[in-house]
Amino acid sequence: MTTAKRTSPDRPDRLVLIGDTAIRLLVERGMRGLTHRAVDEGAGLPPGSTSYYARTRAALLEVALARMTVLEAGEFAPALADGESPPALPSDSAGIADLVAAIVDAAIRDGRDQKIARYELALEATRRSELRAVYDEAGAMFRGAAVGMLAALGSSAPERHGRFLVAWCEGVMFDSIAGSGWATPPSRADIRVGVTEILSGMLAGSAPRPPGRPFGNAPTSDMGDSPDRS
Amino acid sequence: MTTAKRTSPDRPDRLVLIGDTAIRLLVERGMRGLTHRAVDEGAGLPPGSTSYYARTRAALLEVALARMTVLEAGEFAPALADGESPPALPSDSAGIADLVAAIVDAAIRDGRDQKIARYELALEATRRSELRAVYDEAGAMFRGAAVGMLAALGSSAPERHGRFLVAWCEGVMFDSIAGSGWATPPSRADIRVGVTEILSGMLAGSAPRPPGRPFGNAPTSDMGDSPDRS
DNA sequence: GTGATTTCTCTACGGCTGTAGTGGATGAAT
DNA sequence: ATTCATCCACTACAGCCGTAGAGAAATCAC
Repeated sequence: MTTAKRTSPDRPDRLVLIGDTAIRLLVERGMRGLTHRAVDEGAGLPPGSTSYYARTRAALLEVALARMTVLEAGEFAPALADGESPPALPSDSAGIADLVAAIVDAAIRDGRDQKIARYELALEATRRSELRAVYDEAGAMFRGAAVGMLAALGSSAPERHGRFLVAWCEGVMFDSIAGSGWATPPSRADIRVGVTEILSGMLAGSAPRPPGRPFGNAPTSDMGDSPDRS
Repeated sequence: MTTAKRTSPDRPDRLVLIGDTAIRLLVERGMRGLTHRAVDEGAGLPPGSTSYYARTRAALLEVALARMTVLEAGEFAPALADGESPPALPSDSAGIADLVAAIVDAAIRDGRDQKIARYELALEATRRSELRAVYDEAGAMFRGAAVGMLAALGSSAPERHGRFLVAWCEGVMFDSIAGSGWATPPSRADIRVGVTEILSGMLAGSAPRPPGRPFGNAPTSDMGDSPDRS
């Protein structure tokens, strides 16, 4: 409006602004509402800007997904350690339950918009292989952390257990955000109990706590046997 | 094309055809690909037909969702009983694990398209309250069955347990269909083990098998304490 | 200063979208 | 047989879409 200051002295990387606005539009209006012109308007940029920075629609989606990957990585860290070094994953059941409950609870309560945008892009990645690659990369990080924690707990099948624990979290989040459970999201305490129950079911029958073994991957190759779908 | 036969002697309810085509388009091209004209073309209907049966876009989405609810109800029954009366839910852990594994495995293997369309509509229901109502109704049925089974197993908190079991299933399905686990979906055997582990974790500490108690809801009111979000 | 080069703004265009209205064919009622 | 009501095929229209390109502005090299 008004004077349209040129040369933008404070320039927080136009692409970041475009990515943030694209994510917001994805949440508020869905895939049909994410258009070049809508991003221009929503971000207060001169008309045509988005069309310049992301010439095609596929490029625009990639900008949005890249931005979201950065955002998610940034909010994963603080939930993990309140001020310590990043790789401090807990290695006891109670600590893991606390961590997982904190992450899921935060996602349901404060991260609703982010999750909706993520689901929207996951669905789109079903049809666009360029997006699929970026999406899978982010997911692998998350799952890797879970597998590591399960292995530290002495799981007999950390790959499967880690994957299913993450799947449970995703299911709870989806149900509470976009599914039929949106009206009555579980409390953080409920989530914690749920995690504890899952872990106890997974670890029943294995050594409850292999004493002097802070970390490490079990050598058994569980899961990942079906290389591709028919 | 050709002669455009009028009066349609075989008329399998135009709305069914439109609904099926809408679902297919949702899967193949996403929300942006679902348009009145695309349905006409995809269903082989004369141009303008979809626009007549579903005057607005919202109406078109409702037709699609209604059709999908019917389809899901129809495929839920056969997985439940191969030829018996419908209300025969299993009431022992092994039977439940078999049933749940069968449903999830079928959804991942053969029901991929249906699930993608469902996710697409779930996201849209985030923004359209008319869809939300229909969507929630279908979800409540599913969850009710799970709660009933958990209660029959002697769960101390069937509401929470049923909900979390369904959430786990949804998570596994989403991950294997639209998430980062699409390339290596779990085998049916893996799923079965996962269900068994979850159930054992949930039932640990309660009477392992209350002998003569075929069914019934626990009187304790678990979950559902948070009436609405902020 | 002056010219070259990059960075961005603005506009144009063909195509597709949602939606409403018009008029013809169909079948029922009289 | 004629009239009427219903159902449906078709067309029109205004608006928005993705994308490309022309040209202004800013930056930089000298």
